[in-house]
Formats: sequence, C-alpha cells, structure tokens
Amino acid sequence: MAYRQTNKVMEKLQSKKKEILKAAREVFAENSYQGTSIKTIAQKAKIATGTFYLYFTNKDALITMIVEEMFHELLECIKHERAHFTDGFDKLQASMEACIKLFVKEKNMAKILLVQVPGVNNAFNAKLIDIENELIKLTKEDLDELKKQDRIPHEDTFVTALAFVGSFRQVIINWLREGKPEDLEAAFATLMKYNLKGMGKGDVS
Amino acid sequence: MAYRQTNKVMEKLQSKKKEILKAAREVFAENSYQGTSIKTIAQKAKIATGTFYLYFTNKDALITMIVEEMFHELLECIKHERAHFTDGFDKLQASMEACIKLFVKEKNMAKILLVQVPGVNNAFNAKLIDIENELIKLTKEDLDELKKQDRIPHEDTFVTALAFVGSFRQVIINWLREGKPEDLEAAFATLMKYNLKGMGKGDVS
DNA sequence: TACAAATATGAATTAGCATTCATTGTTTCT
DNA sequence: AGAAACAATGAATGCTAATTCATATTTGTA
Repeated sequence: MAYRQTNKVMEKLQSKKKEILKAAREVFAENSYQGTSIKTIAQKAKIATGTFYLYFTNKDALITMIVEEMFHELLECIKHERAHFTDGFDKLQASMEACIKLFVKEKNMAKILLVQVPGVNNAFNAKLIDIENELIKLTKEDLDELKKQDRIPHEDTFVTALAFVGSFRQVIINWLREGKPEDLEAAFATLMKYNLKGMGKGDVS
Repeated sequence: MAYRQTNKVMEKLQSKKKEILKAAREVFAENSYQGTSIKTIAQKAKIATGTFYLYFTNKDALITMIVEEMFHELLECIKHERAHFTDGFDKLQASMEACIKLFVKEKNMAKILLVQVPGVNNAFNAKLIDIENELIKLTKEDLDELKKQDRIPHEDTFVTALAFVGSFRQVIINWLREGKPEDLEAAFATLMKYNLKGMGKGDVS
C-alpha cells in the first residue's frame, strides 16, 4: 500500500520548518544576507546542510519567506491597533506606537527589516520598499483626512508622511545600531510630540 | 640609471586612477557592494581587471576611498554653507539645504550613501554610519545651543536631532528610489517648515 | 519482519569572483 | 638602438559558499 504521512510526522516536519525559520531569523539579524551561510543556519537549527534544501528551494526563498512573514506581522499589528481609534491623530499615534512596541519585542525583526536586508540587492529592496510604502500610504491617508477636517494646514501630505515615518525610522535604527536612545519607548513620547507639532496640531503640550 | 617617471606619465597614471574611481562610483550607485565585480568596474574604466590592482590594493580599499571622498565632500559642503550663519535655526536650515543641493547635483553620491547602504559588516558600512553620526552630531549641537537660548522647549535634543535628520533622509531616499517627490528642492520648504514647527520654533508661517 | 516510500545526511560538485602572475607592451636613459 | 624599469594584460589560481547527490536512516503498511 502507498505510504501516507501520519499526523505525527506532518507535525514534526512543520515544526522543523519553523525551527529553521527561527534559526534563520536569529542568524540574519546578526549577519548580512551574504555573510550568512546555510551551514550556519543549519547548525543552529540542528539539521544537516542538505536537509535545509528539503524545506526551502534555496537561500532566496528562505529570506523571502522571512521578510513576507514579517511584513504580515507588522502590518497586522499596526492595523489592529489603529482599529481602536477613529480620530486621525490617534490613528497616527497608534500606528507608530504599535510599530515601536513590536520592534522592542521582536528586535530581530527590526534588525532584519531595517539594518540587514536593505543592502542585499535591488530585488530584495523591492520587498522592503513595499512594507515602507504601505506604512507611508497609511500615514498619508490619515493626514489627508485631517487636512479635509481643517485640523492641519494645507501642506503636501505626501512629504509630511515621509517626514513622519522617516523620523521614527531614524530613531529606531540608531537604537538598533548604537543602543541610543536607551529607552525607545520613552523616546516615543518626544518623537510623537515632535511630529504632531510638525504637522501643525494645535494643542501639543 | 634608475627610471624616473616624466610628468606626462605621472599625469596619465593620476587620470587613470580618477577614471577608475569615476567608473566605480557609477557602478556602485546601481549595484550593491557584493553585487559589484571588479571586472565590471574595470570594463567601464576601460582597463584590464589586473590593472585595477596596480591602482588599489583591493576592493575594500576602493570603496573606502570612495566613501571617504564623499564624506569629505559632503561635510565640507555643509560646513561651508553653515559658516554664513550664526543663528541656530539658520545653521540647521543651511546644513540641510546644502545637503539636498549636493545630492541633487551628485545623484550617484546620494545613491551610494543612502540606498546602497548595505547591511554588509565591513568598512563600507562603518564609514557610512560615521557620516550620518557626524551630521546628527552637528544637528544636536545646534539644538543644544537653541535650547540654552530658551528658543526651543527642553526636549531630548538627541532624539530631536535624529528625527530631524531622519525626516530628510526618508524624503531623499524616496526621491532616489521612486522619483517622488519630483522636485526635491520644492519639498525642502515643506520639510523645513515641518521640522522647525516640530522643534517648537514659534513663528513658522 | 520485510520492503518501499519518505527523510536526513554531509561529502562532493559547482559557480562566481577576488586576487595573482607569467607574459607582453611601453617608457626612460645611456 | 638596447637594456632595464615600469605598466598593462587577461588567463590561471584559489577560496568561499550554495546546491546536489549517493548513501544511510526512519517511517508506514502488510
């Protein structure tokens, strides 16, 4: 009779794939894409290098899956937090707060998305750019809404959205690279105030 | 008797070295460090691959020299423009305006410094971080001065400096990658206003 | 238990690219 | 002109790391 996988085996395979992904996230967070070898990942995942290729077609497919997973996690997290609010300013604040909280919790994710992967190659950058553009789009929508309500001056909301996202990005990257500011969540307050004032919100204390 | 180079030959060698640097800047602007081969650079510079090694000890020495040249160009340009002003806000504005004008003029420089920033752990990356840190340091000094003069609120000037630089960085990167905003120098006005308001400058129109 | 299908292994293969080097071409000086 | 120093060449070398594959182990069915 034909061989059929039992549940036990299927679960084992699934968990092994997850194990590889987990190991890979850790290794990629500390080393560049080029500087990361399959052998290293395999060792960390406690498998032979050849085994890796039973789970992923190649190194590219691995990093693609990792980045896509992170993309999904990040956007879901942001959208979930935004959903609690209707006010434009509140939605902006919720987005960035969600983002920062997630990065503090999943530092490897931040390192991969912001520090390691950007230099890989132009094809990969495209994926990362998608993530960033999505965040910029969300921000611009909030700004356009606020503009329509006459709650902020009629400036170029696209440039404003870029400035907003860029200021957070820079602080997070510096935190990852140099450990400064030490307390990212405390810096969040300063940063949010800075940006709300920049947008022209009237009553920022 | 010992052979002595004539001026004509020395000049030829100098200009060939410059030719290589120029070709390399062009190639590095479009490809990552790892993705750029000496062969490609040599072809563009119209020399044999072996000849490259008569001018540079290796690939690392080449990128180091390029980045150091750019570092120097950029900081000189900024410092020169700042020197015309004594007021803190004016100095901040002059710095970023100089930066943007230089990047518009030397787009390859911007691409190398901002887009091809690889997560590669080598001299290349370290040097790029140096440049950014220098700019952040300058910004923080201006902010500290303004704070001492009680012209801005007593917020964390380091985080503020990061936000300031980060907002410009993001806009410039987006311009390089997607061509938006189309007119970078026009976006500069919006961006500067945003940041001055963010800092808490009172009379931003 | 036997044997077939599925998984796992890690040494061998392969490919790309930086760097070297034996050879050829050019410049300087007598 | 001819020899010695210098410069240029590009094929050959060597290294690193991704991917493959022949072999071994594990799992499922009868």
